[in-house]
Amino acid sequence: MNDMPPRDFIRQIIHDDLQSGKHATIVTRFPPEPNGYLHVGHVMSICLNFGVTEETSGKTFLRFDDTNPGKEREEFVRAIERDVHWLGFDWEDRLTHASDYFEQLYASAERLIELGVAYVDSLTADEIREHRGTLTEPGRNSPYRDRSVAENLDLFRRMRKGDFADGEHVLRAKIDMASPNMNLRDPALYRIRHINHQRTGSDWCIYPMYDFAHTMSDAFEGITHSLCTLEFEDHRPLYDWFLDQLEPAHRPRQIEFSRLNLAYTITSKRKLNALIEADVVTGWDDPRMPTIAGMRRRGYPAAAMRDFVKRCGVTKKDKLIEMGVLENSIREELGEQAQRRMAVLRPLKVVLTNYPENQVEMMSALNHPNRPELGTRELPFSRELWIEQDDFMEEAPRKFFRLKPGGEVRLRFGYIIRCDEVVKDGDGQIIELRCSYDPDTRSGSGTSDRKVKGTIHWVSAAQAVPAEVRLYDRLFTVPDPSAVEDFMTALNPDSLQVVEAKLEPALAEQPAGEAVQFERLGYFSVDSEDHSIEALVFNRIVTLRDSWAKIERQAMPAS
RNA sequence: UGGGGCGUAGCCAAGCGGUAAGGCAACGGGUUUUGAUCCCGUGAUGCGCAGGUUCGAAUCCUGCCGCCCCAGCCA
Repeated sequence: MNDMPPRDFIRQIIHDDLQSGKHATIVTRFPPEPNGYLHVGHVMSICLNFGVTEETSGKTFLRFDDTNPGKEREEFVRAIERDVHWLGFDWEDRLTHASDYFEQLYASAERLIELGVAYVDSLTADEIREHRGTLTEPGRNSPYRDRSVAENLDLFRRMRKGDFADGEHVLRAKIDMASPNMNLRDPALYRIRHINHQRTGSDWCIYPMYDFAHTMSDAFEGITHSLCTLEFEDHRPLYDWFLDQLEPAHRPRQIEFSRLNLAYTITSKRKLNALIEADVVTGWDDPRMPTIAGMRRRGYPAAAMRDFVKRCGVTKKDKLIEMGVLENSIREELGEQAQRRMAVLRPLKVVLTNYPENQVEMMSALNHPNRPELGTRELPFSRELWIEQDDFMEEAPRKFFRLKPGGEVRLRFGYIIRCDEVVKDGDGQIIELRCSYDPDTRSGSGTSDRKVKGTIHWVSAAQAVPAEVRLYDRLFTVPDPSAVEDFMTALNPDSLQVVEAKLEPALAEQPAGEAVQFERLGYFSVDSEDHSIEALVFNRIVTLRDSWAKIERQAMPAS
């Protein structure tokens, strides 16, 4: 199989179970409820469940936990399927729904009644809550707890037939109202809901609760290891109780791990939805959203997401991962894969006074500095160019080795130029730089070995292609927005900046879904929704590491 | 003040009685026509705290402290 030592405690358990012969093949499942979009936290679960079977030639089910009609929608199941596929995993023919098992689940429930360990309770929801007790006080038995098997069976069958209204009765497990574990104080198994289900229509008016449906679905599918997050840890005794009572052919084992929390983000579906409702973002796939759909639209590579969760590890400790880890995974992947192009985000006009008017030279530019096999492209060079406003400083510090009055800088893949004159408008704003170029310094010509400290990017003005470029930043200003009273107050007002950029011509044909590096700026990709040949729209995936920004920050500790 | 978990560097994380891996970040230095990439180097006499067992403890025992989860007919 594989000789690599297990990476985490779950793989350790699986390895041991394979070694001991307890299981010949591993079977896991990823069981989302289709009531929202998948987010970073789910990426961890998906990679774990599918990863573990990929490594051991096992099988993984994609099972929709659709036991609560009304909250679940078809839109979400399609989005979830797309997200799991995009991440690079395949469930083949193992796409299931908890609703596929409604009939078997019902039969199991009757069995529980026959065994005398389940009963129909006729208390109201409020009364049940009152009877449950508190964390420190035991609960009290329901007056309906000792109904006979026959009466329970009759009532339950009539519940199914639709003889009762919502909330009139509920099927409960008969365990222990005094258990210190609240989950064992006669948990509800079935509730009446006269509502159509997205898949079973009006076939049912009673629906199973999570604990029951999930445990038995695992058993029906022959799941060997049921991996879930920490908050279900004290549901495990209940999970095992169902298995003990019903003794299914397969006995799955539930193992819990801690969820992955990303700093400066929230993953609560309720809060994510609130952001959409408040128009803070444009939807579930807004590039600032921590949803898989949002990250995909932003341009994050699936390979980077997988690498990211791998670096985070699988443990039982609560974690809040720094953004830097995610960004590192993205940069590492894109640094290797993305071709390089030039684009100017905040243009400043440069006129080369000694360059012939109307002349256009084609400069050869490497598509990837470390991968010559990716070839070159031609860049038009002319008398009027755009450079980045940030690459010029009228009063520059010693360490600033870009363009300054009287200073020289290399234009990447072009010539070395010198700034001779700064042109300003009536308000003192710099509107143009008049420079001269050194004809002996053409890139690659070898006619000059002159060196200058700085190299900046540029785009020839006449051939420049205009584009809208969306610059994203973190959505929140605090590391753990979920800990803030009103998370809306922690929003970053500058999470999106839109600029009108000037691109080199080749960028007009940038294929969708393929990230590109704008040299010296970062990684970008075409927006899957708003981009068109007529109106180019790019999203910034992530900036490049910027040690100059760090130097500036240290120089002026304020702001 | 019931029950269940978790505490190793700023953030993650190995470690499974034999003397603290690795990654990210940070900080120094080198290469560089991207202040990118790449390459070198730097961090715990210390593993939540206090005792104990042992020749030897992050690993075993006891006690304490801190943080997270649980009182849906949600998942």
